[in-house]
Amino acid sequence: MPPTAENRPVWFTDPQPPPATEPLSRERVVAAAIALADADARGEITMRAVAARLGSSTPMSLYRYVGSKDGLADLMVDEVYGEIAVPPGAWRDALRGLGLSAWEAVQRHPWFARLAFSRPPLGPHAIALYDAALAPLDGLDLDAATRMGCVNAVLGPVMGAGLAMLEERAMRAKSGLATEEDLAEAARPYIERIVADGKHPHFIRWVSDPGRLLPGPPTFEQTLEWVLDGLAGLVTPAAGTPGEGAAR
Amino acid sequence: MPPTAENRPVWFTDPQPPPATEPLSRERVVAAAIALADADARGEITMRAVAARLGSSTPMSLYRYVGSKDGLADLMVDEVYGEIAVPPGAWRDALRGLGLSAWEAVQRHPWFARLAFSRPPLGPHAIALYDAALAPLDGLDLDAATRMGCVNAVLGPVMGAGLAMLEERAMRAKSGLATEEDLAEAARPYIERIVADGKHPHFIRWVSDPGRLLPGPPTFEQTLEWVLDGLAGLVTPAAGTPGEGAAR
DNA sequence: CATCCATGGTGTACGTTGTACACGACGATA
DNA sequence: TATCGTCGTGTACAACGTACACCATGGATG
Repeated sequence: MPPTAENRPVWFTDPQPPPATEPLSRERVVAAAIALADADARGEITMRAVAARLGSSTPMSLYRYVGSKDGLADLMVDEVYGEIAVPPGAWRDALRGLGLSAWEAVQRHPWFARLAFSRPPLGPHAIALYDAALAPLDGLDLDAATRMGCVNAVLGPVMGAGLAMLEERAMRAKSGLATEEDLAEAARPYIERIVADGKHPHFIRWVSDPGRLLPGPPTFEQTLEWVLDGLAGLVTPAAGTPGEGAAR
Repeated sequence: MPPTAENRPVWFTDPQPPPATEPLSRERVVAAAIALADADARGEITMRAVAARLGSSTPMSLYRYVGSKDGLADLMVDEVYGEIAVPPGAWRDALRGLGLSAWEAVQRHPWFARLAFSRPPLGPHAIALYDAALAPLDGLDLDAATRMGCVNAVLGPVMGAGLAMLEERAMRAKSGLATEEDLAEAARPYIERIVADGKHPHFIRWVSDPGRLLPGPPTFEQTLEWVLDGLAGLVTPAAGTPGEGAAR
């Protein structure tokens, strides 16, 4: 006689929380969301997936700690801002270190490039980072807009390179193609039609070159150096006229 | 006696298509989607909204012309690629023109910066544009990866600036804040807490400056010029040693 | 000791999204 | 006149974010 709802003893009806999971917390929710976003090729998460990873049966558990999915994204972004550091030193070394540190963080968390560009950097770690990045510019006789412009000129290429990385990862995952050869094979029908078409000879010359997929130059580090060169012209406007701005 | 389903004459039961809309087409679908994305602060669209704009009562009408929402995005992106032009001339003038033309297109269609970074540029307009951008680099003794790197080095800042523009538009729309003063007012609670905290003096010095919201420098045009300066070092490696790569 | 209430996790449910599928209207063709 | 390809519609479903009511528990309070 199998146990029914009536005769079943409490050991069956009261199965007590299976693995006695440790309690939820804002930190655990954010950490789980970051881990999932890191693992996902497109860097996207789902409240249900985050809840499942934490052993919760319903996404509603999370809302006691984060308010909304957007709020969770704010917290994730600020967490990564906390992984970025500005080394001490003169402005050029400091900003180069900022760029390289941010680039490393973006390589660990490609989704950061997408999310950080979609919200104001007002979290505690973000503000601390901007404070550290503005510090070496403070004695240079630059107005406020220019100081912040210097920082953003360094972070801009970082985010751009991160978005490109995210795109490549997503495309690779969607098509299930691991090697460069597989990827080139998948794009072949498109390419061949263009080659057969005969127009666009310069594009054809590019796709026909087997070395076209090599990383660079210009690498990210080189672009960053160019930006720093340009900023040097702002910081010490010796060559041009002092008040010279951009065209527009 | 009001007309019922049985006795009602055909003038009631057969109300014929109200305004006799012109037939759908792939061009009309793409144009409607672009118009909606231009109007939306976040640059996002909905298949239902596109269908409604075309006078259709169901989103399924569109799927006879576009395959999927992602496919529609591909078409939208390629349409904007068609608005970008490369002027004739030497490589530096050509690439500067490319950057400025792309920047104008991104200002018209901020969503382009987000979508173009999320897919390979394989549409006909995109390929024609890349062909035109590669053309002035073809006689310069650069390998294929470097030639494409030059083009992307120009387009990168364009997309970065576009994403920043998109973010500002979205934030402004979400908070319903029109003027700079309103915006500053909304951010005040955050800011004041930080100021009261006392840490982050350089950040405080920045937020306390009324001129911090002025556009620049560095403006987009100035950043573009820096990139072109950097590219000039690649194209004619007279100053440094020829084989010099990036730091890393 | 009985009661209350704050805290934290659950279950159900709703509106919105993309889109699969079957159907109906209609002009061209056989 | 019968058939068929083209075009648009209506219904339906799964997945998403999240509002709301509910229950379990454990310490504070009478």
